[in-house]
Amino acid sequence: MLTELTDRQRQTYDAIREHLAHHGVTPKLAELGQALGIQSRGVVHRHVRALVDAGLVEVEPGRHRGIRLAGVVPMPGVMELPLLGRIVAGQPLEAIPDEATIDLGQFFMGPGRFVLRVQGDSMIEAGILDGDMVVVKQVEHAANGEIVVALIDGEEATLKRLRNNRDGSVTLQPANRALAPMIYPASRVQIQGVVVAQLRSYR
Amino acid sequence: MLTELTDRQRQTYDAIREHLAHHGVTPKLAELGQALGIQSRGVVHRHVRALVDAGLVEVEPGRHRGIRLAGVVPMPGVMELPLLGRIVAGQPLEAIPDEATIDLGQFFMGPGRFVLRVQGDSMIEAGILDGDMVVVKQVEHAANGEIVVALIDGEEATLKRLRNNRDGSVTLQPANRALAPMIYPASRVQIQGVVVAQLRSYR
DNA sequence: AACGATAGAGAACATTTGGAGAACGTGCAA
DNA sequence: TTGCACGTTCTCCAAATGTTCTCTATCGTT
Repeated sequence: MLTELTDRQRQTYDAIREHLAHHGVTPKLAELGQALGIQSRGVVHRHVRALVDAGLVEVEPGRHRGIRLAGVVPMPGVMELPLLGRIVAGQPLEAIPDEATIDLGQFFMGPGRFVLRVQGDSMIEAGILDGDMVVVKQVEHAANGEIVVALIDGEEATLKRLRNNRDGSVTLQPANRALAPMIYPASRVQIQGVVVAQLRSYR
Repeated sequence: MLTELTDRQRQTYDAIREHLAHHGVTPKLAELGQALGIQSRGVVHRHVRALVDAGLVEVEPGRHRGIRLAGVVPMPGVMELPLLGRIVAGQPLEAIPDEATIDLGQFFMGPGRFVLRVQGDSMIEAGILDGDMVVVKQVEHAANGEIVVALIDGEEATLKRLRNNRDGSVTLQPANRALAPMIYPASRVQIQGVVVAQLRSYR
């Protein structure tokens, strides 16, 4: 899939992801052009269109900043592991007959998702440790209690639990008793995405 | 097959594969020439054509970077998600340029592995919560400090951190201050596997 | 010495790829 | 609401690239 892209199209794809990593939002065409050294928005648009055709990116037509990362659609059946059962403290393994395998593809993959490596202990009581990966789905609004990636003042990105207060302010609450919740006016907080999954590898 | 090639053709074939391994894409003729010490694109093209006749390589005519390795099915990252960066509390997102995607396959898949759904809070301080999945690799012996699935008296299966004591006994230590460690003679404890990964789905 | 096989340089050409910029309509913020 | 910014489409152009040629050189064999 990546192999049928031209050099410039591949660079465009990388630049979109890099911009998303740095600024928290996908770039506009002029910004993409600046990153790539291209003056013409038309040229950038042609490259983005090629990425859409390749299925790597989605675009909301006409919208400003309308580029979205597309998830690679997994082939069903390829990423399955046997699901043996439920382990209970003090109980033998319990077989689960109806749910014989778990499809990791359905577990994690989807459009507009990306992975972040977590650094720090601010969510440790929610079971998200230093070094864990979180799968984030790009959304602009999240519900109370969801764990979100939030951009504060367009600069600082944090991973916190979200609470929308009645007075219009927003509380970003760490899952760590040593850290205090942060309260901001809604205008200063921009939701970048919600955590849909978490994964950890033991070496 | 390879025996019918001349020295230079064999070197060309190796250079193509090396470029693919190193850069992720097949080389253009000029790049191939540089790797081989050849000035003329025409000469490189002749060598590539010989590889096509030998069935080792395929070419999309006219396309830039049109060389494809024959027999290599381009199944690029069926299970890959973009790995955007590292998120730090209070810091902007930090890009990870060299590690652009995470392959969930390599993360989880492997021989002798299966998945268990965890019930209970006995490992909560190790970031393994009630309802999480753990990927377990079947082994019979584990090292100190590893999280293992252990069978006690052939009946009760538990998920605990392992410690082999000097007197031959085995300590199964929960990651939960409310629960006490359990000490058994080694004869009563059978290791079924070690936890190699953990994953959790929100919603 | 003659010959064929292998290999390289470079010219010439067609096509692909990439870019600039104008023009237009619309989303979006002041 | 209005003005601007932005996405979109278009034409024209230049450079890069693949492709095909011819000419030359080296080496081993007959």
